[in-house]
Amino acid sequence: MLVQAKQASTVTRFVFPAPRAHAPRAVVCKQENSFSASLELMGTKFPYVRNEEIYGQGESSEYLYKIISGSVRTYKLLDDGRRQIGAFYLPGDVFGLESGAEHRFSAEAISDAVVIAVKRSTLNALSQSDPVIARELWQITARELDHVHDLMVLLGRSNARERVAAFLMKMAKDTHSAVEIELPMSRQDIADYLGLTIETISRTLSCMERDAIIALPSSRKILLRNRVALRKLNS
Amino acid sequence: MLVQAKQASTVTRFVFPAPRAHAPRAVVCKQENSFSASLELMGTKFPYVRNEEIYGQGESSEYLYKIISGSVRTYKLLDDGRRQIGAFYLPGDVFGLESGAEHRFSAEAISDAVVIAVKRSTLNALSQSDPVIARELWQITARELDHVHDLMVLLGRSNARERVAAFLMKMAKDTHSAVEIELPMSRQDIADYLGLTIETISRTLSCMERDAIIALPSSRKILLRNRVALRKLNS
DNA sequence: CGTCATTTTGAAGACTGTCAACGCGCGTGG
DNA sequence: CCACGCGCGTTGACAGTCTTCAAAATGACG
Repeated sequence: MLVQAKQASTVTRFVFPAPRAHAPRAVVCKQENSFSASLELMGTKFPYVRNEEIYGQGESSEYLYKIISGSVRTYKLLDDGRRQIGAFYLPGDVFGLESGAEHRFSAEAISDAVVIAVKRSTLNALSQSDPVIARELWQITARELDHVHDLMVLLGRSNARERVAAFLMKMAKDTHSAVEIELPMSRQDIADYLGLTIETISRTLSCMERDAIIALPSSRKILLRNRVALRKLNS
Repeated sequence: MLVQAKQASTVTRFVFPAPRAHAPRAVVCKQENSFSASLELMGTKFPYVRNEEIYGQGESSEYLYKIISGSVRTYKLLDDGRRQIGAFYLPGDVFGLESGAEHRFSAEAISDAVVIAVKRSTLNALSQSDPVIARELWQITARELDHVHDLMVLLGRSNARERVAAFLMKMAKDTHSAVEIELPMSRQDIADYLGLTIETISRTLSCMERDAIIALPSSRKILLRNRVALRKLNS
């Protein structure tokens, strides 16, 4: 089924996306509080190329990650190749915080990305003495839970149109853009996130364009033209 | 296929390891640690009748709950009546811990139930000074996250048979029963949990009974007759 | 024993998946 | 410079799974 397009054939592993990495996009990061900021001081920067694995399902979870640039997907693979993406992470987001000793999801760079990795042992030690740190760690997990709860309703009780609409609204919010969304991920990623197929994603987007709800100037760029209609698809 | 057929022919109907069925198995409750135990001392017991609301979507989340007896469902309602159940909670389980100030789910008693309610303000205060409490609160949230992650894969990437199989395996584990499962919830609850309809639930169960994977002595009681086949439906 | 809720079963239909073909953009190399 | 291949996305036709609508069976309870 899902052919895993592991084009890790891009042999340029570990190449720094140097020139464009910190482009002055003046992006307002979502979770910018003192804790999130201090993570950057505690950790080490690591660059990843497109589709490179950051950690794998089953590996011990030693680090907490914060994205500096690029984007990341976490996912779970079923043994027959089916894939469910748990979340997309954008610059400023924190990921990799799981309860157990092992990762229950894998994480990959969607595009070339730079992340800061902080040792969990360090954080655990800090949280022992500092309730603020402990609370922050908890809050990150709790926000994650909120997100998955929303996705759950989507996957369990929504049709294709509603799922895509919800995805677009969320992306607009996450990228702080009013009308123009730049998608870092492929149609396959969106499909595996929304529990659909690429064909359904493509068809639904085309249909929304015909209905003048969105515009598709290119496959990775989407313009929201009728937010009211989009919101009406959410509940 | 082969396995199912073979087992079917060797099965003696309804024979199960009688001597140890309800033997004093020293039932170990799931979350029975000192923290969970101390919750009972901090809180107050409340009884709820079947289908009574414990809290509602949007209400401020003032309490953390632990189930003494009975069972509870949490769910989200869409405005057109569609319902997604987030989780079922059994005796010993803790629920109601959400990150924000407001509940994003509603909670109801499935059957008559007794729960202990602990003020969140109390817990928050305690966790400020006691890192162990803080960690426990975090762990409860993290376990919740793990569960929802599993459900997410189910809802996004599994067919009806796989969903029902996963549900049965989970219920068997949660109720600490090897072969006989007593369901506290209705078909409608199961359907709204698995993102299906009652008809599909019923049909799938009937089909599994025909395949000698389970037996249905009554609608609320299910016997697991072929765990291998069930497990094969999980991935 | 009758009533009501719940569950099961059946038949038809809708939505999404599957399979296949085509288009598009882009880098490579003749 | 342009043909070609490749990855990705789009579109179409058809099939399959699950839902919907309807009705019969089962079971709990007065």
